[in-house]
Amino acid sequence: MAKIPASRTQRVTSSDVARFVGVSQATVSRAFSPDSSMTDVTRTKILDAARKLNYVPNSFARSLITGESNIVAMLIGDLHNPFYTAALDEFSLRLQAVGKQVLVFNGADPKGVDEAIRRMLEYQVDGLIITAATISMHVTSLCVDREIPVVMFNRYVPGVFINSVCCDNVAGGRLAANTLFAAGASRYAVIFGDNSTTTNLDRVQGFTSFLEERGVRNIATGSGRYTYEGGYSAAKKLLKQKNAPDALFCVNDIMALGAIDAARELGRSIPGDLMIIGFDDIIEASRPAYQLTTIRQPIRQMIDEAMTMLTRPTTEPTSRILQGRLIKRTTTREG
Amino acid sequence: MAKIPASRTQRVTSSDVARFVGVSQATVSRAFSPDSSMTDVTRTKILDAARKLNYVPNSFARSLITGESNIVAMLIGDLHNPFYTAALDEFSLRLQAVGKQVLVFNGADPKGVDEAIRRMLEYQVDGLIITAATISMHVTSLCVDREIPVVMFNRYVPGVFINSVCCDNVAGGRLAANTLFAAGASRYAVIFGDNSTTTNLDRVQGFTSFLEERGVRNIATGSGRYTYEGGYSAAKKLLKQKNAPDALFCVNDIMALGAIDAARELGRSIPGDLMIIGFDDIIEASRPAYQLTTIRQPIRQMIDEAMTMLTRPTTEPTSRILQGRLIKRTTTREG
DNA sequence: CTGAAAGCGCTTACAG
DNA sequence: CTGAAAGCGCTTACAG
Repeated sequence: MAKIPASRTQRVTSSDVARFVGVSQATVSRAFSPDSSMTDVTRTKILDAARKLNYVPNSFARSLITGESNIVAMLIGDLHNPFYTAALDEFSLRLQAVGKQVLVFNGADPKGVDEAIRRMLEYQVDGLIITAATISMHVTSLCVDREIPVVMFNRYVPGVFINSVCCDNVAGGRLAANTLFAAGASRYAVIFGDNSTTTNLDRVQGFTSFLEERGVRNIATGSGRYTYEGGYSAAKKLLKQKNAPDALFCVNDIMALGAIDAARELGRSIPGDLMIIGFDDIIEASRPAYQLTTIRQPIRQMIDEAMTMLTRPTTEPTSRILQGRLIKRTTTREG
Repeated sequence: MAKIPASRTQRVTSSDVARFVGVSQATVSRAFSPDSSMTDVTRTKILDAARKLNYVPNSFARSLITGESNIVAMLIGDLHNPFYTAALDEFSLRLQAVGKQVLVFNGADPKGVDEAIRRMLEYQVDGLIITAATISMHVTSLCVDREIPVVMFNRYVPGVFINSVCCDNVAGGRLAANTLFAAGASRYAVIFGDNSTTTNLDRVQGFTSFLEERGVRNIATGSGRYTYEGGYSAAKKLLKQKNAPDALFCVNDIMALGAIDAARELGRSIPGDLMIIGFDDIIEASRPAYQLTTIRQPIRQMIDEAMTMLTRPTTEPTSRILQGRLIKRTTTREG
């Protein structure tokens, strides 16, 4: 027999309410389901009693039957990057509007992504948003078997058959290159994040291919690990070399902010001595302290797309690629 | 009879695994519980089969019996304030380390706090972290009845009998005032966040009482709504008046960053023309672009305290107040 | 409109 | 160590 745990002695159930009102447990259950028909009188009586007894339906018992948990998992790689916290803000608001909540999985956990996904599955999540790292074939099949919609947000994994919504990173990289090139830059550098993600690779590839097509060679690179601090120290290193770059592309904005601060500390004038361009258009990029020129990701639209992937009846996985656009501010010159 | 929803046709259960291996369903269940004793051979056979069949235990079914959901709810007021996203990062990491996940409730939801808490209760959360707004007596009693630990993080509600962990905001406000006073400021201003929270009120009260005790009158005030933009425009307004302040206390750092940018746009030199001091010590405050002098909240310790309140057996609600400390950077002068 | 009953997928005494 | 069985708190056909 199941032991009633000491810590839950006071749990009040639908049967308690039923007894109190003098109806069946099933009727109490119906009172909490807006579309089942019942006398207004009965419903009111039940709802009043529920309030009086502090009754709240147990959503897990419901999930067991309906198969819906109203929980969407979100695996977040870096909660210190405003791009992702902005996404979390927007996702949680929209999901709450339709009665769902987001369960956070912190990608910084050493136990890793696959373990996280296994845990998500235990929670019977209705959907899964992945903004971190990559995902293995095996784990994908776990989700597909259960027909749980998974969407990769701001990344995709080549060869893995799964929903994804991204900005056109190659085109964005080219746009960044074009902006710098048109302004007459001559010594280029790029600070990348993490060479294992397609997002990073595509942006860098777009950037360098545009320049190489125009005869530019020797593009310097530095690793910024997708963080402010990483961008800061990569920029310092790059700028202290002889023949320091006069044009710098940072694969995301948070690294670009670090690079700006590094350049200023070194006494470089921006955009005079050095132009800097980022990617994302996080809110901080637009603030007076930075005024960063950047490639804006259409985050609102990206989330729209992700939401429909999350909620539509299971169909073939699709991959949406949206166009970013150049936001000119003061860290680049005119062409 | 319960309908098996079309969207979950593939769900594999412990009975499926049991049939596959040739043991009882109970044995499969035990195989997933590390402390129940069983033959290594059997356990291995079951775990292998589970992997092969893509079986993952249903945590809701478990919760129904154990009364533990391994979910902790966190109500977050402002995901754009790095102080709270840093807290989320830290909480989620520590909770994951003990097998729990955080379920986010976005306080920006127009449906309000009480509705959010009702939803949390439906999810049978094991605990509840509140970093937003206030909480009503009624809702408190809902939690107390269920013996669910609630902790108010960085706030408290007077007269509500509930756990809370805060920085000593009055002392912090006094420390801020002292820093400015000792440096010889003469015209003071404070930008507050939201006058309905004790956190805000206490900081302002500490600040003004320190100064009033020293004969300072006419402290100017402006409302910054706890945001960068609010701090920015409040500072603009304050600084454009005749007899503009030469010392500004912002009740949190994010508003102070806005104030710094506003002052710079107006051509004020910091700390020469204007000293600025914040509260929190968010990571951005330490960056070269700002170098904000601030009162650091001992966030690590605060989270330690919150974690023990969340996990200990139900005891009397306690209230912990930790001391902040002054972090001198370049937005204030020496005394 | 409402009740009695089955069943969602587990855990856990109780026997053996 | 393992199985049979009860039961966690609900939802939902099925009758009436």
